[in-house]
Amino acid sequence: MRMSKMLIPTLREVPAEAEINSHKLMLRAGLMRRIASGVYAYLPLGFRTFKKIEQIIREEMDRENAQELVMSALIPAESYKETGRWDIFGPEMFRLKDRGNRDFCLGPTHEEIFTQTVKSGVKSYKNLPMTLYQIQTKYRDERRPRFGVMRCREFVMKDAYSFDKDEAGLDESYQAMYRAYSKIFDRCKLDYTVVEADSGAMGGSGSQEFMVKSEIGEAQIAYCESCGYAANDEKAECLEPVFNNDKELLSMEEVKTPNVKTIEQLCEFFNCEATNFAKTLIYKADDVIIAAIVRGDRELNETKLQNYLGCNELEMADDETVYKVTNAKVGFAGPIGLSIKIVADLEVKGMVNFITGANNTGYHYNNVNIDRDTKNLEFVDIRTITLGDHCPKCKNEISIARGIEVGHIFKLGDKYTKALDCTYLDQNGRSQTMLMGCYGIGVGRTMASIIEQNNDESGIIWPMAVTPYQVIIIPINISNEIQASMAEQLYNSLQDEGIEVLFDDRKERPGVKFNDAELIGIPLRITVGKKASEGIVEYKIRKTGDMDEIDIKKVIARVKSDILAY
RNA sequence: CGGGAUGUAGCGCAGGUGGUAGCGCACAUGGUUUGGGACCAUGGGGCCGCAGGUUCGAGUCCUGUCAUCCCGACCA
Repeated sequence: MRMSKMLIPTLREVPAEAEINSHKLMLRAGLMRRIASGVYAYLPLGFRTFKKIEQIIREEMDRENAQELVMSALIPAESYKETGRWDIFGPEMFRLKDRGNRDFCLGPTHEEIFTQTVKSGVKSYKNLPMTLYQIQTKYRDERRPRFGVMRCREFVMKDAYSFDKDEAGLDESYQAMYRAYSKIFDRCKLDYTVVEADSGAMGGSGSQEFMVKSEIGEAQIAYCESCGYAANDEKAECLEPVFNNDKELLSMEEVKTPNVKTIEQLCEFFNCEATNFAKTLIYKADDVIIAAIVRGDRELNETKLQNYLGCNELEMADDETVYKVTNAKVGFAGPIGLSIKIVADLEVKGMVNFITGANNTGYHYNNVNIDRDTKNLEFVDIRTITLGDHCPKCKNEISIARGIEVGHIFKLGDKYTKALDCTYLDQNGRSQTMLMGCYGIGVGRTMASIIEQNNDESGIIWPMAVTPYQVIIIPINISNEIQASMAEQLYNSLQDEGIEVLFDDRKERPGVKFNDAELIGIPLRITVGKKASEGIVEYKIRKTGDMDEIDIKKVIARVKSDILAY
């Protein structure tokens, strides 16, 4: 393609809207533009890469015998009402009405639609297993769209759904998707980790996330260098510590602590560390009020707590409720004398002579000891893993990193098939509920992640597999006839070989062309300059910066071998 | 949804105390240049986010509103 004819609006300066590298580069390299918050258009260069990623996904999905189709994005409410998700999605779902005042939404995810489709099309065990997928636009009215295309409100997702006769079949379908995903992200040259993820209170026997390690990732993951264990922080298990309590138990006392509520204030007041406190949080779990206790410096993990309680909804109780159950204002809750269910973190079991709220506004208890002073505590792992914790598998020190979730595979079990009565007839003619899995990849997010991991001060460094063009030809001086005609010829013959080539035939100075070529990240660059008259061109590799001069006759062979070897 | 910030040319920005809206880049034309974001000359481009208000007069002050970004909360 001739650059003089293309829409590649590169920017010299970084638009104020971007904060992270990939977002800045996508804007600067002219790959995309914002239409609204969390809504983006892909420009020609960006769209080429986008399509290449889609194609990689397609090939690997097809290889595992998944079938591509496309559902509508516009979906009638009934589909979601049957599973209850019309209400569960809440304001995150884009809703609209047709002229007859019927409810519709723009699909945020398609479990219902796929299930209905399979329900009406598949009746016999002979047709199972079956995996269907689509690459399609999704709509979610996120509270906070972020980082450009990383978290947005309109985004393209490859979503796949598997349908199986039984658990063993589901396992196989799930493993097939695991293989496909690994190949997809390998081919995209992403450095990723597969982590165990929480599969929620709603059942489902397994879930893993494909995480691209990055400081800008929104998810926190815990991993073990020695045994390879990796899980996201909602899931990562905290081991029960080994307690060695040889301290003398002091007698409990009530201390007047007016206006001392937060852990920080308490540390100052008592002149001690946050580890000396047990923090008591009051939660509302499906209308039941419960208390949860973690050490003062720890973070409660709501997912773990929710899973333990088996509730559908979990939220912090409001001030009024706290007052009602603890008989004190917020900030003075504690386990002693509470008559509600109390769930304490495993670690709390070993605390001695600690400080906690007295369930009395303005008072705390000091020197509290679990066995002596409290009763009916349930000890469960409910805190979030952190540095200093140990690997639940091999007990070595755990490491913490941030990650971008680019893919998620999930065993749903019968959650949707049961609700929508999606059944098949088995060998004996008996009706059975199908088991389902769902599998997603964010295409735009994958693209941004590739850029996040492959760039330098000059711009993007595309992996060969997803680059918008493989080669760029830069004639130094387009008005020099020798250079112009050599570049033109080279352009034609590379194209004849089926190579994707950009021809910078713009009347720009060399510096501008070089900078643009590096910014947009084309892997191979051929410069036709002074030595054109001797039949020599300059050849540069973006990734390594390696540069040499080669004979024009050898260029095509060199390009071909570099494309393969890149 | 809570906190913070910002809206002035395509992009980046400047415009004390109210008085005819500016700079750099980009763009157009002509010329000189041509191996790392050239130079000279000329030129086009603005509902100063929007709506009210105060004032003889508002980019500037007041009120409201919308949009965008960041932090947090939340999140199949």
